[in-house]
Amino acid sequence: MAKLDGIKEIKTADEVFSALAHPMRRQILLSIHYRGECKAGDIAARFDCSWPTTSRHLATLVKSGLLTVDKKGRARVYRSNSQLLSDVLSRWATHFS
Amino acid sequence: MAKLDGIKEIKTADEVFSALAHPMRRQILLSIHYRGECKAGDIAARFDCSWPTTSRHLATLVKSGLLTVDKKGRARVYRSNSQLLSDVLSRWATHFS
DNA sequence: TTTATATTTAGCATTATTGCTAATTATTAT
DNA sequence: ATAATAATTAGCAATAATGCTAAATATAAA
Repeated sequence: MAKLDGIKEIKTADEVFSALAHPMRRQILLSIHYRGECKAGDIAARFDCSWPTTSRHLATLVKSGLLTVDKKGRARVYRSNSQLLSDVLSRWATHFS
Repeated sequence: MAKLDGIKEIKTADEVFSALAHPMRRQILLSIHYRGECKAGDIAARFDCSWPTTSRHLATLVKSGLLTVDKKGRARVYRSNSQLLSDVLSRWATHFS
């Protein structure tokens, strides 16, 4: 089981760090974290690019696990998964103690 | 001055997270950190891709600040800059406390 | 049921990243 | 000076990422 955990961990790190590699995604993540929860439109309105582009960044963040989504009526509500980010960052930080 | 620091910080975060986005670069970084210091050839020998490819990953890591290089004869010695990584990771971790 | 709203998906062009082999540079050894 | 070693740079093809507009989906309001 330890081995499978390791593989999963590597996959997670890969998606998390890849998600964090784009400046707009980092901003989106911070924005949602500080605002608590956000509808896609709130985010789209805050950024200087098309809504579909924002939408794809959101999807990337969800796939990485850094965001979660909930359908609420015709809106989609995004929340940040701070736990995952903390876990991944702290694991890497301790490697480099 | 605070504003310029902010811009520099954003640029740093961007290069650091981009550098961390590739699995081989993360492995290289860990490997160099644990081995203390490494010649390019040591790294190239440890990985399953061509030396030029490794060389470019090393250059990316150096550009991000996560590695430093020193010429020593015809070898180049790489060391990890753990401080920078810790700084960037902990700054992000605290945002998501 | 028609219309408006919120959001995503499709499809496409542009740019960036990756990885390779061949060529080049720099240094040491003969 | 020549040859060998360590490593990078150049150049190219393949893949992936980004951003756009137009089209589609799903829900809510009239």
